[in-house]
Amino acid sequence: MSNPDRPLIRKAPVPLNECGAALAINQIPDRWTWLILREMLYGVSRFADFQADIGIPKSVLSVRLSELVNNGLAKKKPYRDGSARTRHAYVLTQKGRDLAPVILALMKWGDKHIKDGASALALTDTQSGAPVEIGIVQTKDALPLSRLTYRVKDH
Amino acid sequence: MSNPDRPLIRKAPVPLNECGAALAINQIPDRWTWLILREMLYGVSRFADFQADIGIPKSVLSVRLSELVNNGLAKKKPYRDGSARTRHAYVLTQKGRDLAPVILALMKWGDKHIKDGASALALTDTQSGAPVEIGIVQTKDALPLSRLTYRVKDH
DNA sequence: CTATCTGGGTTTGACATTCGAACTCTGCTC
DNA sequence: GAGCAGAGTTCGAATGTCAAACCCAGATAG
Repeated sequence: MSNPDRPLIRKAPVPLNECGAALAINQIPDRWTWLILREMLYGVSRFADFQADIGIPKSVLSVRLSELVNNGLAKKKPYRDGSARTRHAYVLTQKGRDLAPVILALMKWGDKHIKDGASALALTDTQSGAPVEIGIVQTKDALPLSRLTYRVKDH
Repeated sequence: MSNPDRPLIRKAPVPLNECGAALAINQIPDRWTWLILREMLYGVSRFADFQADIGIPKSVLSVRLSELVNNGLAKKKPYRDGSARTRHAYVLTQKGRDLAPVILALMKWGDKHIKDGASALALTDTQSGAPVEIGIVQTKDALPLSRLTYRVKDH
């Protein structure tokens, strides 16, 4: 898959409806959905906060959030802020949280190819403090997601 | 990032224009672009083959391929098939090939959450033959992309 | 009890994009 | 030089996106 001198292939070896990647792509079809997931992984959860951070039109945000809930990536969770009335936050389900490696892989790629190597986050092993990254790994060496800690590098 | 009991956050700690993930998302803005990249990672490279595999309208495919070339993810490569006239294949650049981990992470997610654990590909270490996966890994344990081999599981 | 405010949407209508079908262009073969 | 095939381009209809205007419910002020 990473060989530059690939043989000529005329047809993907796995059709769309049997490919986990293609099926995944159907649940995150557009840019806004990706950006909302990025926000949610950081812990942002409120309608107005999504709007402020990513500049999405309200009408589109409303639809995208419903899709995320319908697809089981996020769920609505009531909250009340001080004495205000009850409102709803949108938080990731386990299914949604499991997308973290995808976002991390995107981040690694963007840091390398668009930001010229300047990463905005430092990732470490929660247990040992050792630096970690997303990558190809022998199955025996893989760490669970819960071992991941991130810290924002100060500018 | 994977902690379910996240504190309330009102604003992402990294703004869009400094976030590798957000910048990456801008270069792969829609579903078709993702599906084309999946094809290319498998080694599919011709206009008509993309069309046949993913069902994209020609007009959209034409634009998407130009975008991929403009963004440096793919390049046009002349070829001739038998005695036919010279045509162009679209093959990934190194920048494009480096998206393999993202697609693999999506595939892993889709296999787990949509296909109930049934993966269509077996991934192994090219050198040792040991099973590999995409995942969180201590930096010292990460394998280069070139160590990845995949085999399609027969149905 | 009425008026107002505010977060979280829904509606609206102009504008942009996507779709699929039809068309074009180019270089080969017959 | 007529026909053909792959790789696009062009065209209107359908769909989606945008920003602004509007709505709604419940808390609080008067």
